[in-house]
Amino acid sequence: MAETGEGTAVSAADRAHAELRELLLRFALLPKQKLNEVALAERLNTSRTPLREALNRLVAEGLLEKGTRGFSVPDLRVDVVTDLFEARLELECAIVRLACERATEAGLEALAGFLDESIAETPDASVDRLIELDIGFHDTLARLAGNAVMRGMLANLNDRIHLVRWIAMDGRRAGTQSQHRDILARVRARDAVGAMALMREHILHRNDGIVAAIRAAYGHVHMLGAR
Amino acid sequence: MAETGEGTAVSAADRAHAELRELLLRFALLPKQKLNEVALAERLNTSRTPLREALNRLVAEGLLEKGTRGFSVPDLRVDVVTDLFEARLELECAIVRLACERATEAGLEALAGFLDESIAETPDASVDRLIELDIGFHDTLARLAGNAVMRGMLANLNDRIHLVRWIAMDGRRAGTQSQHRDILARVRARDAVGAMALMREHILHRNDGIVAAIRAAYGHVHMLGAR
DNA sequence: GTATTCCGCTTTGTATACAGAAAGTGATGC
DNA sequence: GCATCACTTTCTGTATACAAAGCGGAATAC
Repeated sequence: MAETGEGTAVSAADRAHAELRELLLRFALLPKQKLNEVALAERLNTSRTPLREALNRLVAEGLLEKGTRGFSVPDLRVDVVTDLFEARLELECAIVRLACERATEAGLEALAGFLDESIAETPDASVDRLIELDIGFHDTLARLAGNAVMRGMLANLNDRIHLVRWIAMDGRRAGTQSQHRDILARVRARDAVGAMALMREHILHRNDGIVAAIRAAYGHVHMLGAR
Repeated sequence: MAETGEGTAVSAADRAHAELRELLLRFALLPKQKLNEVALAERLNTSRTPLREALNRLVAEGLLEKGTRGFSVPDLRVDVVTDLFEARLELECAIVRLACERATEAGLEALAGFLDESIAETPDASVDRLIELDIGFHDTLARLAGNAVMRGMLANLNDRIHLVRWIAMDGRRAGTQSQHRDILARVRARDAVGAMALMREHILHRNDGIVAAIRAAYGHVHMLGAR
């Protein structure tokens, strides 16, 4: 068991899990790629046992798949991605509605501050940073909605759509933060119906051209693969 | 790798996962119980390695928790259970709305048949069977809604609330199937608003007295523990 | 009698070994 | 040149070994 600086022990399996997740979110592991445990264990500087424990967790989280033998990165299938985005839409609408009911004024004030910073940062931000800011806004809304389970479900969906979202965000820098601002205004007004409509528009706007985004994602990962 | 009769290999880890899940759903593993891997491996007739792989999956699925050392069954905490039921409510409402849009006539016809059988069976059914029928109805709706991701999310929530649901169902045999009938009628009429309102009523009806159900669940598991 | 310490045993996280399955490679036949 | 086969190597699922951490009981001190 490795020790962190704060005296909290982090197991090798936990570390492998976190590092694998990073590899997935950075597209260092590509769709349909079959994972080689020996190489991966070496890469992550651990033995196969904690690595396999981490791989099993990621399978349960939907980030990896398990065949009869071995683990692999899921293919980018249109039907699955479509389902993921739709699930996200439904969950986000529920979350924003609950946030209208439950968010504290202090919480909304802090979110407005975050939004100001996001807007200031957007013109020069990398795509990774844009996504971070996007997720930050939505995750804060989820926290303000006061349902930890739903917040966790949203986080999982975010991981699973990360690549497609990255591509879509790259192609479309404009508008996200102003849409966030509009949504926040509705939440502050405790206008659930309005907030949900804007959230739906915001996410459907993103959903447009999922097939195109997936095709672009394939182009992107093939480019990565050629690296 | 064990062979099933149909030539599909089932790994020891897969088997352990399924058996552990069964133990959890049957309350053979109790809230807050610390798991002993050696005893459990012996009980499941496997070695610790595939057992730990299964345990890790169950942690990722929210059915178990992992401390700095070892695995345990989550405590029945009111806030978590409340969140789980609320998440289920939101998800089920989204599902029933999508089912209104997407369900085929044949699919709805089959569900009506299932409902007839469920109603016929209810007076003499065990609680386990009642829950199976309840879950069967909702899962079929989820299938008819045509979003596999959301169906999977619902299945996971169902696992996580199983014990509390069991208690609540035991205390309240009446009304479920007639409520299912009403919901199905709204879906057949493609009345999303009506269907969602009934679904909300159906689940909130269940949610009433979650604290009481959790207390009763504790009584139940203490009785089990004394076995 | 109670609190503390020590020691032996057990448990857990991880590394390594092993066996079977799968993949790769080279030789042979057509 | 291509297909097939046999052999070798590699990979994967699992069992086992090992070291560290934790627990429980006995001994000791007050």
